[in-house]
Amino acid sequence: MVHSPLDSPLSRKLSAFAVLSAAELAVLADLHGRISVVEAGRDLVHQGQSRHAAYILMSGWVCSYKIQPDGSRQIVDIQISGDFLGLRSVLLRTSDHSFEPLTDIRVAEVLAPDLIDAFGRAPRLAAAILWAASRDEAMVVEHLVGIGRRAADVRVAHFLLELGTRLALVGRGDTAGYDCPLTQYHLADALGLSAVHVNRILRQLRERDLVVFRDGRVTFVNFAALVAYAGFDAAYLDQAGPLLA
Amino acid sequence: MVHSPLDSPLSRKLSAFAVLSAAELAVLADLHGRISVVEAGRDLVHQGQSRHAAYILMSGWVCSYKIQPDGSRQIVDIQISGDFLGLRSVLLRTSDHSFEPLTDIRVAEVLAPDLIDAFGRAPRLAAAILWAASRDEAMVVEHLVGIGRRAADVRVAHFLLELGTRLALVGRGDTAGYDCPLTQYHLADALGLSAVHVNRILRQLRERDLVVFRDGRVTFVNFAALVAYAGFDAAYLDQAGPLLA
DNA sequence: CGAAACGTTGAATGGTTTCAACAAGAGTGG
DNA sequence: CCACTCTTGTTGAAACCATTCAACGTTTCG
Repeated sequence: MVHSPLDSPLSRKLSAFAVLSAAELAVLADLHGRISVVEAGRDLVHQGQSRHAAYILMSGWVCSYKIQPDGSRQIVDIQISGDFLGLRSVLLRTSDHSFEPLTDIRVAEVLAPDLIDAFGRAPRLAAAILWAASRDEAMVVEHLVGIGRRAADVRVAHFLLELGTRLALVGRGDTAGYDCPLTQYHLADALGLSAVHVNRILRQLRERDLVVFRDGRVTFVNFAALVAYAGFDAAYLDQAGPLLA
Repeated sequence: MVHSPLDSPLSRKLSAFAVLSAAELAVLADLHGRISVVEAGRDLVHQGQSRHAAYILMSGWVCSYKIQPDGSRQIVDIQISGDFLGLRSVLLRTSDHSFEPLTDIRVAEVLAPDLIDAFGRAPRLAAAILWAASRDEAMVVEHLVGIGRRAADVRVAHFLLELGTRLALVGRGDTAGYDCPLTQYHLADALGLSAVHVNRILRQLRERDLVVFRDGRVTFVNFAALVAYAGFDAAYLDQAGPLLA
């Protein structure tokens, strides 16, 4: 899928918050710097690296993670088309985490000075970007709650539902299921569990006819029952129509 | 402690990022709306509430949390003087969490339209506020990593060190310790543990002559050893001097 | 064909929770 | 003033969830 700068996945996402004018869309297009293609597995940014541009993810899947001193890994978030990468660390002095492309990806670089400049030229665009950042943070918070207070089975179910809902928003999935390049190891690192235990829980969910996670595909066998099982409420994804006229 | 709008805890914090001009400080001062006083225990904002101003915390301690369907609670973050409350949810349609003052507090209301307006009038102030939001999110991420991948004892030690470091930045603590209104139940809800287990871990840390958590006071018995024990690296708090001249 | 990545399952271990009981201090009302 | 309650802290024992270790199957790929 190829997009003109005026119809990038990001501009479509921001339109869910505010209807942007042609001028604002132009500022947004200017923000898209050099385009890079990175293949799956090659790290995009390393923890502790000092130079940090942010990126806009044009296509593909990425996960952002932190490595612990003992070598264990915690995946903080999963990004899909139209999401920002590293927006948080543009203004901080240390990029506090790493990015791993889960598939081959295309990203547009965003330079910090350009971003600050764009804020001056298009304040409503700034608000829209802050909205997107807020939504991302709400997802991290929900993730935190999940790891802190949800039982492992509910946690896995909730995670698969959240991903599905996000993908549905960009036309990449529905209540039947979605294609998903994650491995059980990724799930484990994202959910604070061991890969072995994730495997057992997936079997449970499969045997209860709720979801099947297999061969790069998540299949919702009984969507409604899974939503009930996980206590999933998508409100925090804030996906209603535009808030600003 | 009483502050003029031009020397609020927040403006001091933002100065750590960018030296703000008199005009920018004036815009920031205008942002401080009606001041409220709330006593400890009375919830400030309830989960799911639709109207959401943000607040600037002028004095006191607050925790933000989410309640699960099963009644368990996850504390997402602790706020101290100069921190924003609910900045994230200003732009989202549902306030996704609640705030509980841990002490009597004073807050200044911030209205969403005023915030967007201020972005237009002072882009560098906008960048500074986004920096503060980024730093807050970095703390949530670190918190997520802690719950997902740190052993319970290291998690507790890390949390007490992070709080100490944040307080030291605003002159409320040092390597000897700090006053802390949290109960062991708060620690449990913040760290994804049971209160009973928190109690046992605090005993361990006390018996190893690392920290003492008692009577509203955290005392670092051996600060350096505790930092090593917790693997604590304050880089993510991004507390060096101003980045923007 | 061999290696590497991913998935699967069983058994033993251990970290955490839950349940239960009790102690100490603060605040309340009779 | 003194019982009474509520909150917070403390400790032990049993139960449970999740991890670790270990082994093996499958597929992909060079």
